[in-house]
Amino acid sequence: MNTSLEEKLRKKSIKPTAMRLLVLQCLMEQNRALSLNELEVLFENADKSTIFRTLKTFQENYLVHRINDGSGAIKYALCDDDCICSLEDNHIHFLCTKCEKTYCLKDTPITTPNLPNGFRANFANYLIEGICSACS
Amino acid sequence: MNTSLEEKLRKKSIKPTAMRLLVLQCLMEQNRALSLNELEVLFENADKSTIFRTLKTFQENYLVHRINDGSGAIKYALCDDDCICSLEDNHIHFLCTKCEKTYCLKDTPITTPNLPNGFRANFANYLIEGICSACS
DNA sequence: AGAACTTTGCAATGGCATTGCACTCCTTAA
DNA sequence: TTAAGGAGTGCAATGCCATTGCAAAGTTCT
Repeated sequence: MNTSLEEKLRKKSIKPTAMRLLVLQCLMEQNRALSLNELEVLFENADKSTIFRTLKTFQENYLVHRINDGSGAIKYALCDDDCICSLEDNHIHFLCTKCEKTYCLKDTPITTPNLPNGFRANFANYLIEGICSACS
Repeated sequence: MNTSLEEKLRKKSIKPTAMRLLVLQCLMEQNRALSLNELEVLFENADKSTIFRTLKTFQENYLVHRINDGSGAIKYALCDDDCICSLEDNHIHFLCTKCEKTYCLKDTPITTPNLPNGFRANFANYLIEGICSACS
């Protein structure tokens, strides 16, 4: 049906199934990071493990990245088109402590600091907690 | 016995008990962030919940801060003396993906970026994963 | 249509944080 | 000195979330 969604999956070598298209569409519409539980609620008739495996597939193919925002549940957000989830692709995430929503701040790049001698960085997760624009 | 440890607790209004002194001593010696499980192993004869509550007490009195390093287990590290765990006290944490140890990089301050309009920061957690100096 | 593979649903399982309850220990007031 | 009350501890659950084994359903290919 929605050719652009299918195309997005195919570009990442993911076979488009009904479930996958729905999850992808949902992630695009929400434009923020969603937890497995949030998706489970949105798709009441789908099983948790199916959604979990869908997200796992997405992640393995660099379609989404996992975000640990300390809320207890891992959240998932869409990657940029050419993302390979390397250090350069890492960006700041913002967790609103009021509405519990997590946003990717892709326009706010992470400045990687100088590390002490002998320390090498492979991955960065910069989380900021506070109040989002909708809640303030 | 160890007056300086007791003093450290009293300064933070924590009544020094045997368990608390042991946990504090351990955190000072290790000089890194420890998980509940790691402490449990070190103090085999102490109960998990006791250590948990010890750490909770420490945290409530700004003696330790909790670190979510994405390893699945929360880790605990000593605060600086005058820490009140505010945004200014936040610092970078480094998780070595080889030895799984987490370090506070207190000498590497977090530069808080400009946030989009309407976003206000209260807390920052900047985690870097990579290889530590001991493992590289 | 049938074989092989993929995806999905259901029902565990496991790890970790957290808590209720009872027991012990310590302090305090009579 | 002793009784009472509070704080600290240990044990045994509980709950939440991620993850997985297995079988059923769907898909693809011949």
